[in-house]
Amino acid sequence: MARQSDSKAKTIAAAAQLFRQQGYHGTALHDILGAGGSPRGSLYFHFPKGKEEIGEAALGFVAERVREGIARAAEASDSAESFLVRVASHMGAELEQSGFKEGCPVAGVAVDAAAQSAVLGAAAGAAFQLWEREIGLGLERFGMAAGKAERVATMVLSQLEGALLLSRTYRSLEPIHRAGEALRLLASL
Amino acid sequence: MARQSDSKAKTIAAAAQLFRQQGYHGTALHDILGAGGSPRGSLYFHFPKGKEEIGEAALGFVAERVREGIARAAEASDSAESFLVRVASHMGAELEQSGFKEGCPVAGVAVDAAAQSAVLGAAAGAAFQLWEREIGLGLERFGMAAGKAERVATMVLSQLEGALLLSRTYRSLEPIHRAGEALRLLASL
Amino acid sequence: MARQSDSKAKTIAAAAQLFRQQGYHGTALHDILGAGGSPRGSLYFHFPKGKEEIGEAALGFVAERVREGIARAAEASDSAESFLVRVASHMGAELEQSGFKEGCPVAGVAVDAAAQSAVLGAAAGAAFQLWEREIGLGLERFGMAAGKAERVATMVLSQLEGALLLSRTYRSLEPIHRAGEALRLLASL
Amino acid sequence: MARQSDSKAKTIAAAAQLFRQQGYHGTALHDILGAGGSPRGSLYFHFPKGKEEIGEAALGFVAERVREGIARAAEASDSAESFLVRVASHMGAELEQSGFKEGCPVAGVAVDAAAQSAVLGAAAGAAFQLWEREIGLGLERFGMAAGKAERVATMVLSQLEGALLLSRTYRSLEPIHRAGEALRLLASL
DNA sequence: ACCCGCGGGACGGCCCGTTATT
DNA sequence: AATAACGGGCCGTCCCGCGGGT
Repeated sequence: MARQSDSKAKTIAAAAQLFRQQGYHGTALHDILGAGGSPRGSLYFHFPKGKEEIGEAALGFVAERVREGIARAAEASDSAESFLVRVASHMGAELEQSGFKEGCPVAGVAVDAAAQSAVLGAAAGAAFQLWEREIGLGLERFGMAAGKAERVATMVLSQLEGALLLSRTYRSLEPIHRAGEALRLLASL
Repeated sequence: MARQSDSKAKTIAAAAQLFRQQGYHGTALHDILGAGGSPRGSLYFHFPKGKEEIGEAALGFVAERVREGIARAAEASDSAESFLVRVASHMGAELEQSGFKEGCPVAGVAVDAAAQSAVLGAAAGAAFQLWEREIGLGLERFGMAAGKAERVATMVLSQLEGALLLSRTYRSLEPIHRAGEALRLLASL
Repeated sequence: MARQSDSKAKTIAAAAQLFRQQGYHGTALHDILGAGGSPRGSLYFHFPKGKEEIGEAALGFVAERVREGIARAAEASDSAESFLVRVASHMGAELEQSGFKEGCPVAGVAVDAAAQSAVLGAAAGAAFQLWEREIGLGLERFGMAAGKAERVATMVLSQLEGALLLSRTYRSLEPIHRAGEALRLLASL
Repeated sequence: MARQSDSKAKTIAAAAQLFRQQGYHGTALHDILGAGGSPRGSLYFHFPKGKEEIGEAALGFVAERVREGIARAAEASDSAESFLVRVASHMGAELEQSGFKEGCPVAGVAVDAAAQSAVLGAAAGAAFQLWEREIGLGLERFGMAAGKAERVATMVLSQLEGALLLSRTYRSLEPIHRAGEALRLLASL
């Protein structure tokens, strides 16, 4: 039992990291297995539907991890502004630490496979919506009206995703820094 | 051979469209060739370096096409606000027309391959910078100071890229519409 | 799928025969698989390093087979002369039976690939040395001093390899017959 | 006129060298063109029958070059023994100079393609026979009877070809040195 | 009359995502 | 839960003509 979930969890974590670096199609099952330490044949025991199911699980895994990060940032902040900036700088730090290789873990699957696979598309959408909701909650926490918070949350997430993409491509934190400025504006709406 | 550029240009255009829908690794050369009407071996003549060179060419192609679109939007507008909104709604229209399949043509390869291939990474970065510059130019045209325009342009592009990603994933224009709101804010900075 | 070695051994044998007829580069993996009755993908399982590994295995396989043939010839003979002639005529018979298509199974890859691939070169060299040693052992068996036997064995193998090449090219056993004469001389050294 | 034959001759010489190093099938037309400095399309002007015709021409070219070498060696020698040893050591020197890459230029084609292509097989056979004849002539020059010289010439060529193959594979001149010993024996027959 | 840029099908080998068997 | 085996398909590039230049 413990062994089982350990191996499965490791595989999911490895997949998430690789999808984030190389996209969904750019990542071979072989690499995931190698990174996760699992033997080759046992994969279809844990994930009977194959790669797509791994992708779905990886999406769910990172979705929750990031959601927690957003929630923690909200708790640790004392204003909408500092909340959003904290989220942005956390993303920037992760990106920089990975040598500008690891962008948004959901984008790597969404861009590659969302248009082809219904289940992957749904999972990616669910992840983004989970984050939107958590951002909206954070905004409400600092006094923003619920309806407005929902709309602003979308803008915030868009800004963050775009800045992450630009920063990764440029291999520079500048877009994320500038996104902080935009976020402050959005927070004061 | 008068029809030199015909086949090559068709291949590049087909590649650009497919990368945009399925990402770089999700697109097989076979599909590009099929869509472009070219046989397999001609490719080696036009693009001796293979798929990577096609990717580079496709990136250059769309970079310029989008840049022109931005420039035209600036010319057709009478304020920074209407300029940016026009760009956003143009993107939204394209996305909707394609059945929410075609997102940003650069993101499709940036996410997949920017971290792996130096030349693809550079080409993607060049495309984004080209657009940033053109947006900045448009902003200056309506009175924004150069230094500020440059910074705001980055935020604008981030917002657009993120909104495009979200809209495509959700299969809904809502994020792009909300991005319009954010853009108005940025324009009035 | 318990029948582990069946398919692999068949593939190796088929490869050895084809390399011998068409050389290393002249033989497509497709042909080897076809001749061995194996499906495409199993190959990557049995030979993770690809064609080179098949070549290596094929070389090892024929090296041992031929070595056994030499040893048997020595046992069946009562003089150095009859030993060497027996080896030569065995080679000639094989060549003739195949319609002058199958020469030395090692030469086919040594000529093609020894200069390019270190592992293939080493395997080919090992095969030749194995045969030299076995020939030398046979010579010692009939009274030749060890040191001389070693030197003469090299000459014998050279003579045999060269005669095989000539006979195959001419499509005539004549060179091998004449080699028999040279071998008798060498045996009486 | 002068331009024409120059380009063609260069191509043939380049092909001969490459076939010698990598075999017939291991050598791509692309490499030959590159080494010969010829443009791609002009190849089928000079060699309408394609690669096979290049192979044939290359075989004819080296056949004559080597024949001349043998004839010169005969002229420069004062005994059958020194003649044969001179030929062997010349071969050894060439092999060593090339870093043990360039073996017999005919063997590279004969092993690969002689069994498949009638014209290549014939050309390879013709080359070997030309050499045999020249060796026989040399032997007669030093007093050997014509009938015997013909038979011994075959043994000599076999010994040389085999030794060359072994030396190249081992990356050591030893087999060629030992062949010299065998050749002395043959000369004194 | 000679030359060659350009384009074209066809495999080449590699390896991918997956399924039987135990 | 894991070994052994499987087709399929990807990317590279190979060997080759067509038709315009010089």
